[in-house]
Amino acid sequence: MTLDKPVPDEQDSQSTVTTLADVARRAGVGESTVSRVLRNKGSVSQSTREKILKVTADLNYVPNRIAGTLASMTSKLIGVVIPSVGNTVVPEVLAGANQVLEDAGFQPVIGVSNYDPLREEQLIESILSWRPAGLLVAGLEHTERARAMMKGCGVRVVELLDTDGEGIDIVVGSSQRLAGRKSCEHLLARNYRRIGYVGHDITIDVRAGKRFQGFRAAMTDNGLRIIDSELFPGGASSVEAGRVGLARLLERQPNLDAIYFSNDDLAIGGYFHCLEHGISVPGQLALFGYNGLEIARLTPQPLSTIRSPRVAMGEVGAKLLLAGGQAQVADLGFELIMGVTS
Amino acid sequence: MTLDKPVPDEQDSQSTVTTLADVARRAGVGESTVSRVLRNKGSVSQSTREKILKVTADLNYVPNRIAGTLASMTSKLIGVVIPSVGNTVVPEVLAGANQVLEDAGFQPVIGVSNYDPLREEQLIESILSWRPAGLLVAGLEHTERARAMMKGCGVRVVELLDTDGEGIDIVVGSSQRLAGRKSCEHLLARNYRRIGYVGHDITIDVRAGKRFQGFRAAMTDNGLRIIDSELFPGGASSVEAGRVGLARLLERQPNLDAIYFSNDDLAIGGYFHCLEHGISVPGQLALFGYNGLEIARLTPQPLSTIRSPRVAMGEVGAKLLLAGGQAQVADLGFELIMGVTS
DNA sequence: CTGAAAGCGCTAACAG
DNA sequence: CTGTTAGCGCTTTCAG
Repeated sequence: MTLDKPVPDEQDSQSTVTTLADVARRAGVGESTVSRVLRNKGSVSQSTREKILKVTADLNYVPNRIAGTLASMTSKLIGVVIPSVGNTVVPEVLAGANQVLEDAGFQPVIGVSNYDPLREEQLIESILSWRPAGLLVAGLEHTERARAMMKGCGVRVVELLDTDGEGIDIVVGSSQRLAGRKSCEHLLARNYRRIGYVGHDITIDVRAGKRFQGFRAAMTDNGLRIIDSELFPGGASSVEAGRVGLARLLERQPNLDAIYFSNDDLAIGGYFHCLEHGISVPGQLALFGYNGLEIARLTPQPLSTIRSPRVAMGEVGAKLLLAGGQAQVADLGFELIMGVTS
Repeated sequence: MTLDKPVPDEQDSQSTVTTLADVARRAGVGESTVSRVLRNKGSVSQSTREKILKVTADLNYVPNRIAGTLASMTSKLIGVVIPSVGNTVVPEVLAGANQVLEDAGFQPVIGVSNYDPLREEQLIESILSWRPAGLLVAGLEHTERARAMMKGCGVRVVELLDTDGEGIDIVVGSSQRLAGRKSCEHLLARNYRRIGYVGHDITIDVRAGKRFQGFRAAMTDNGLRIIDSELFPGGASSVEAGRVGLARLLERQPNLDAIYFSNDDLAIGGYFHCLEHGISVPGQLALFGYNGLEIARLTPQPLSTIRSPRVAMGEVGAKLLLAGGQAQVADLGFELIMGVTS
């Protein structure tokens, strides 16, 4: 429990941490009684309970849950594997999940994969070794071994954010492809035809890739196709990618009438480009994003976008995880937000 | 280790998870030998090593670190207590810390306090019960009991983000008060005199409060004072708070020539208000924020703000935590970014 | 180089 | 209502 490196001695020379046995001895009772009191399980006389509580406080005793977990074979740890933390959407999902987990006395152990499937696989193994009561992971795409481990680990697994694909156990999210399709249909219904795409690296952000797929499929269904697109390397979405990406795209294709962005960060970057260069939105150029970020509805012209219930995804995911019901897919849908940019 | 609720039986009827003993038996060796191989400690003949590795893979064995931790008395868990995840700055600090921790084989156990000191106290106790190898917490303000627990827990504690105050062990951050002061001096040097403040709830976001203190102190030193201020309830900063807050403030005080915002989110909201209402920036009204967010330098007019090295804070904090050196304060400073909004 | 045995701190029957 | 006794699955001496 201590660091490998030496820790400067605390003032109280007693180097060993107090244990349940210490409390029991000091209170003149058996260990199991202390355990009962501390976990509010089984019945204990009021007097001994108080005595024990007093000693616990006096000794500043903090139970060792590592030992408790091992002995009881039930963990209060939940593994969480996410692709990134910088991203705005992940923290929101996390916040939703965390709220539910904490209320139920669970603590998340998190791992960040940086959108790297192999890293994710290692993280899953590593986290599984803590024998968590459940696992929350982002997305449906994992290495073969990662899937095998999650299937065989004996605890519930929730895959979040996306519903397009084969799930392992519980899936909570919304269809990315459908979101892309609806975005396209919205633009087409408004008579935009010369449409371009500005995105970040789609081979890395699989969900953005699926949205783009859905978007293109809808184009094809209408006998159209994306005029041109500009992809920005790097898994992290960014305002700058949208801004620079749009500039580059317009240089090649000055006659576009609408742009589909891989998400709101990019779209806002594109919007800033338009503001700065006097491109009138949506008259000259329409813009459409994805996520429904707060900031996207507060720009001088609210952005047209699609909002997914991110916090709810986290909450529902965590609830289903703890509920222990059937394997299932919970499609939480999304909402098309009619801004004024398209 | 399993969920309290029943888990649907896995296909492989074997309900008990494989243990080190299983591996040992199957490989025809002693448990300690398996342990040695799996941890690369002590010497084992090449042949038995390979045999053991094979069995481990065949059985899909995942070591139980709960047991390992208990037996070895050394943990690979690091406790992390943060006030929020929605906030842009916390995830960046977290990312920096996480990188260092993962590289060293540590896993973060996180708790989110929602800016509530009592919640923080509970979380610290709860996390300490996992006997982490160290603790990373945000800020220097904690309840008395929380401080006592952190002092007496026997592991290194790092307090992040802020250096204005009494630390427990290691402190990594930058002076919030100085940041506020420098912001003020910058505005004064540019001859702004009729200055207003738009912020969120400062009693909750202590660091924003300290910046405001520093700002006001600099005003006072120059024989000036804030003309008026607009405070928005709620601990979470938001673009909307800045936008609405500025609108309200200007209604009361139409003659202000500069606004100091509690952070960039608010400042961007204020900037959007100006854009929409044709208020020329900085001619009519100058704006100044805090954080140095990416988006703040990509708006049509880059925002004047102060950037703190958030990722570096996380990295340095984690490194110092693992290094096991002296208690110390690492002031990582900040950088004033001259945008064009003031 | 390898195995046996003794715990780590706590929980969970089982007796009283 | 309360104490005693076995472990949980692993690491760690300590002998061989």
